[in-house]
Amino acid sequence: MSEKMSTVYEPGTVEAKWYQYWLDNNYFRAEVEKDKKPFSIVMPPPNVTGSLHLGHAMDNTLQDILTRWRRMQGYNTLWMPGTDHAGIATQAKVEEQLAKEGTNKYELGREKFLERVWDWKHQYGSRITSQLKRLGASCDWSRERFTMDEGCSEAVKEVFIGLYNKGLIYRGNYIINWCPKCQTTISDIEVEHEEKEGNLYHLRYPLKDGSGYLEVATTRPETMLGDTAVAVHPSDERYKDIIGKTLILPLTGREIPVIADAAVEMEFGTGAVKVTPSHDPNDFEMGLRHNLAQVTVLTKEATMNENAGKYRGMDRYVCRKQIVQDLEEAGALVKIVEHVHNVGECYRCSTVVEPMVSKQWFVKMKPLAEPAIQAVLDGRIRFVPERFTRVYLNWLENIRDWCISRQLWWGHRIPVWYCGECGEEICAKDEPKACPKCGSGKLAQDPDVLDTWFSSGLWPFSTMGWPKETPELEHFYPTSVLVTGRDIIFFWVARMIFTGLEFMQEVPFHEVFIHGLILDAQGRKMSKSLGNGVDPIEVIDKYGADTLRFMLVTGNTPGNDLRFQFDRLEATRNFCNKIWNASRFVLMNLEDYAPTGDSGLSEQEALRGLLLSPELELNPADRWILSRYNSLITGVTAAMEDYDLGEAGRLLYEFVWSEFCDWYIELAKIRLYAKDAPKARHTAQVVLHTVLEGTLKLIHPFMPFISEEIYQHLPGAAGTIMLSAWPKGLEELDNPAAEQGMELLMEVIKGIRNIRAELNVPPSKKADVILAANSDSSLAALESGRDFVTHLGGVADLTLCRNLAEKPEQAGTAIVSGVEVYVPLAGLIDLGKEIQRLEKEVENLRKEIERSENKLGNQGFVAKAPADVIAKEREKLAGFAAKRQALEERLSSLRK
RNA sequence: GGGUUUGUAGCUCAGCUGGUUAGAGUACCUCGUUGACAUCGAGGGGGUCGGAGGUUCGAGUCCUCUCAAACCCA
Repeated sequence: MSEKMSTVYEPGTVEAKWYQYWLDNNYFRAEVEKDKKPFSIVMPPPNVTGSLHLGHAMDNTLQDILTRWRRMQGYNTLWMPGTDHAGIATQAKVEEQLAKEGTNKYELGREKFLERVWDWKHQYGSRITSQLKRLGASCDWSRERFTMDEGCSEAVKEVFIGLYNKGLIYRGNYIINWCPKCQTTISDIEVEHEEKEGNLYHLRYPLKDGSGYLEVATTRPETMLGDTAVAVHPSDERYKDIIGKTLILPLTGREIPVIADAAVEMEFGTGAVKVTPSHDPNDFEMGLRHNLAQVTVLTKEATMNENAGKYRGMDRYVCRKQIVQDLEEAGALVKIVEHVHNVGECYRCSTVVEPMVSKQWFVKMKPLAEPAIQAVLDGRIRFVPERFTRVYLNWLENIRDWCISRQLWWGHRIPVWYCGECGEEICAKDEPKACPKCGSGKLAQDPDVLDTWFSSGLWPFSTMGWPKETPELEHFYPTSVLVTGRDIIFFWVARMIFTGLEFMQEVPFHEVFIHGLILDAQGRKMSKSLGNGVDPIEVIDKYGADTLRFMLVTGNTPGNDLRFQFDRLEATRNFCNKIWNASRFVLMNLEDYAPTGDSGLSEQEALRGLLLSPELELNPADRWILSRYNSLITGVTAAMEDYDLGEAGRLLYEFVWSEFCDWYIELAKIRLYAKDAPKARHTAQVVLHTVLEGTLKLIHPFMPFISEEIYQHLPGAAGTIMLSAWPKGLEELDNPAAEQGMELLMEVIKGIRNIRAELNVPPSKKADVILAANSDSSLAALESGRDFVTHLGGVADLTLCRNLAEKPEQAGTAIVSGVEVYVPLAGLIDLGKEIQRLEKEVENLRKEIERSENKLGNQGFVAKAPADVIAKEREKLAGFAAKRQALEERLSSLRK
């Protein structure tokens, strides 16, 4: 099999195959198994309209890693997938389509329009889920949900009615955010604030009694037509005497009062502000406090309405210009000052949002926020990283009521009917036959639909069958962890928490794992308008899903943003290739090998057998790699438990490349290629096989495809790697002595290589080497690794000794960990160069010794530092000093 | 205005509870096609950790101030 493996890993040929294999075998399916510990995640539902972007790719990779890992650990694992109906976005897509056909939704009518949207959903709605499959997502597709499917819709109605009956949903005239382009309200958090250069217009409003003027400052002069007061701060000395007087509103002649309100910022502008309760949230509040009239001057298209007099029909910005001009002519314009201010824009279309008074549905937030705050404060829900707790709490502590009605057609229709006769408001699941109050049959349902987030807020339980009491709810709720981007804490996380607490009486998840955003190579957000987005599917086509996955979860720390760089992608691709080739090497050398022991052995028994079996003879390299492997298992598992997946990935990378490939495989070759030592060869095979197989399992959650592909080639492999048991390791494998011994050998080999390279000994030319150890234990270690040094150092004849009486004259020298390394190079060596090389090293040592001596000479250090730190420092110094002395002796003999 | 994050080799990032001769990848220089891999191997140069002050025997790692950038909230 292994010769058939290409020398380069080709993800394209294996990914589809294994994904289909997993699906065909139902490996992602999560049956409720009551006796097993559950692990569950609900996927943040992507928009049906959308296509996969890198943010999704990262988010879902993280979830998949956790899911695959826990599944391997034996948990009853559910990863619940689904999509979101995305009210505005989806409706906009279909409207676009209609526009192309030369028609629009009004011509079509509500019912026909909705049919079109469903058609659209059925046709294109599976794009994003099929893209997730390319990524390797191991969610239970048989349970896939949609926020508008029957069950979820049922849940939405249930929740609406529940909150309504508790008085937590109400309808009222309040200031809301209106998007003139989307033609709907949006909630406060759907407004994005953008700093823009604008003007501050200073206007002069005359006092009715003719005693003078009051100067007000505004950034939006056109709204003056809707002014119903001017406000000053009650303790503002400047305006003390004017409070209560009447002003004449320029251009209209309307009379408005001067009021005092503590919300006015005295330092801003002139300290006097015009109050437009219908078109500004703060003014609205102020209006309520002072019983001011509300004069709406804008239409839903953001043009001026009938209250704007002669400006009626003008666009808001055209009107602004005109008003300024008219005010100037009327002598009411004092000055225009350049001014940077925040402008609210619609998060969907970036149109400047218009605050307006409108009759809408709201969720009363205070009573719901309270338990949601409590759940986090008392630790029932934990944010990872912890700092996001404050973001969450801050928002909920200052929460305002949530406007949930949207003037759209696509979405969950508000389950409220109004009686055409008596005006009664009826909240019910299904259309009532008659008005319960007057008996009239003239009932009309509220035309609006609910905010999309209203339904996604129920996701953790609506997807599991709520309001029915299902085994899934019983077993998998609360879910284990929620994985999502930090940009969505308010929109989604907070809302799931309060609905979960309200309707399930329990938190929806125990942990919230927040990750950062993906930025482009220059550190900018990826956006359509910048055109700097990267399509994950193209990346997968080119580099493979495993590469993309691994790249997305390594190279940064939890919660921080990640710059997407093609350099890193290539580096990761090379890592895949490294895994591939290392495995290819192992497999090529395993062809005459059958795994020993019976397959019924537990991992621990097998590992113990490896240490004790009389058929094997472990050498220092084996003991070393097994010890390293064991700490790899511990390290990776611990990092995963901390959600530090980047660290886990880093450990794997390091181990595979720098330990297994760079050293162990090279060392194993000696025995594999030896003709006459079958036992040694077999031992190397067993260790290679054991370590490779275990490492592949550890890699699998990160790189599911390549690990499965290789696993299937392993001798004795049964079933799928994704259902194999997560390695636990064995304490007895830990072997500090072996690690120390190998470290010395590696140092020595590096020393030899260094001498050879610096003195230009070609790699093809073998050189003699003399090693002089300064201790018996070092000598023993060298002795046991004689072959290693010979093979990896390119050594012809190796001499080992305890103390070298006669130092070779013409030789390159190194001192590593007390071992003197000589590479005699009679005639070949450039003495001047060697002297230079050694002098440089002596100079380095001089600095180190100076530093160390200063430290140890410091009274405070010796008196206060812990004993082991001092001992370590002394040891270090002794090592440096010995090394320097040896090098200096060497130098003086060379200089002779 | 409040808050969070970031500032470590040319570039992208690690560096946990303070004690490492400050690490990795990438880029760069030198050498190399020995039977896993040139998407490779060996060797090398390169930073004093944004700035200032402080705590401490000892700070990249803690504190204060400061500069710069990004983001969130108001």
